[in-house]
Amino acid sequence: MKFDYKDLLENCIPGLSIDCVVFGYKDKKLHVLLVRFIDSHVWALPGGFIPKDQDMDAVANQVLLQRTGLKEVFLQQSHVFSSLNRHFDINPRSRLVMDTIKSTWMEEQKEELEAWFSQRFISTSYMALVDAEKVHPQIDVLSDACDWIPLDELPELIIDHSEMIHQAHEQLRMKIRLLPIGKSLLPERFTMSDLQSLYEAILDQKLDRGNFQRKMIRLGFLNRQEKLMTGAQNKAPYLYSINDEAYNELLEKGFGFS
Amino acid sequence: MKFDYKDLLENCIPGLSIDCVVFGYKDKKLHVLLVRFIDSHVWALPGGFIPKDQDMDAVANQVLLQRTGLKEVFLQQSHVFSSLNRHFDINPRSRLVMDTIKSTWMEEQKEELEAWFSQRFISTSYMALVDAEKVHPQIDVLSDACDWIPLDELPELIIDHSEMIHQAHEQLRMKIRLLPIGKSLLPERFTMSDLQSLYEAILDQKLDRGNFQRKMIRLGFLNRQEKLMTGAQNKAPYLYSINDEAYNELLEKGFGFS
DNA sequence: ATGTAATGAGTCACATTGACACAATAAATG
DNA sequence: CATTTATTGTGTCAATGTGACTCATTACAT
Repeated sequence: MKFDYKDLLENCIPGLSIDCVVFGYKDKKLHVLLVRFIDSHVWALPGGFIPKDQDMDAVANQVLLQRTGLKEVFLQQSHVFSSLNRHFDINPRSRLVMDTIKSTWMEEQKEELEAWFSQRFISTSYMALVDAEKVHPQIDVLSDACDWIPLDELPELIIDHSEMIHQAHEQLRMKIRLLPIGKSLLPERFTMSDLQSLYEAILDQKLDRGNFQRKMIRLGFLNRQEKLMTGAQNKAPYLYSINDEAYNELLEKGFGFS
Repeated sequence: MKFDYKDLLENCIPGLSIDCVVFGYKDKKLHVLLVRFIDSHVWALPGGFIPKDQDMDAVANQVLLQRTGLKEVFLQQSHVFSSLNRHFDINPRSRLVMDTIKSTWMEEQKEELEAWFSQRFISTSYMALVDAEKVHPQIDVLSDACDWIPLDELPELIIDHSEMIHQAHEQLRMKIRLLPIGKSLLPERFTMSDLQSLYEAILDQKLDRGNFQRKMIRLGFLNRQEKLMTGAQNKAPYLYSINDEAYNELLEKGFGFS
């Protein structure tokens, strides 16, 4: 199928893009939202180009909205990737993707688009934390899949996208030691072991159950709710929700987690 | 005076720049390296444009080398600023700077340069930490001053450069709580109260002398050297230097400072 | 009624922290 | 040379936080 790339050619800044590392928490594991290009079946981070009349945060928010349907989530800039080999001609995998994209070009825009896509792309990665349950991943015209992939089962990705993911994960790991980042990754109400599993998934280390509980309770940003009856043959855990006021206060002053 | 902007027009990416927030430590205060434009006398961060054949880290390193003479210092990406009003026509101050720049244009490049400079610039800020004693600030053709300015005496800066500084300072404050960042800001040998004053300058809070000393010693990255005889009427303090091996180990695993 | 599995809470030794106190010492003073 | 002054190195102590445990509780299965 052919598309009209008029908007891209006229209104977007050439050589610049953003990519979103969207973290979600599912099945006791950290996941990343990835898209798969049609035909080539190569996986990549969801991304976008920068219209001349938008700032990059707005673009990132829009990409996130398109792919997840979510607004107003934790989303922040992570890192700019500008290495000289950031272009589609770098290896067979990205050339495959390029072929896919080329197949959608109309004859009369071919030359311009060729110029547009052949240069190095400087891309800013964004890190987002979302509640995986609330997301219904959306494909688009260039992708035939958009799915949550566990961090430890990442496929080969295009260009430096796996580096982007690792960098964002590292950043998340640093941040969670000073701030209770967890909020945006969890549903409204969750159990203490949900919270602990999340921390373990992010930090990639086991934590002591009792001590974790004590520490989180003492930080004072949790409201204890009713118990959760799962039907399992064990004591029912309490559900907790986040006391936004206390949570935001902690966000401001930090606390130190180790 | 007129300059040939051929290199800029042909080899640099339009609409992209970097700016360096160079922190130095002097007279018990954190300082930032600023440049002052000729004629307009408006202050700004030292910055540069991105040649098509260089990545941004290389450019930042080069700007730092030009302005300070230093290589291989602590230098890392801080944040991308892409707001829609990042152009020279935003206020009287930046228009003044633009006039200065325009006065150096040759007639035959005027049109092209006009296009180049009239668009929004997306700029990535870099944070550098250097030993202020080792730096001999360098002016260039567009600047008639390049000086260390204390963080609490910043002049009005161009566009959003003061926001860049505050953002980098905040980032530094977070980092120093997990990592012994101090190294690159201090000379080879320093006293404990030098180190403490540096931390106090960065964190903007008083720390207890005895506890600070104990904590730093226990972290184990300091080598105690001979005493420093200042000639002052007090007990001579020991000099310390950094044990690079232990220091780098700490950098990798972090430690938590509060 | 009894067993099972996971949870909430408690204990205890130990390390770290914050707020002090106090002795040591390089130079100035008389 | 004894004394004073300013600053430094080290020590103490109570309060708090941490890691590694134990133990009673409880929702459900048998």
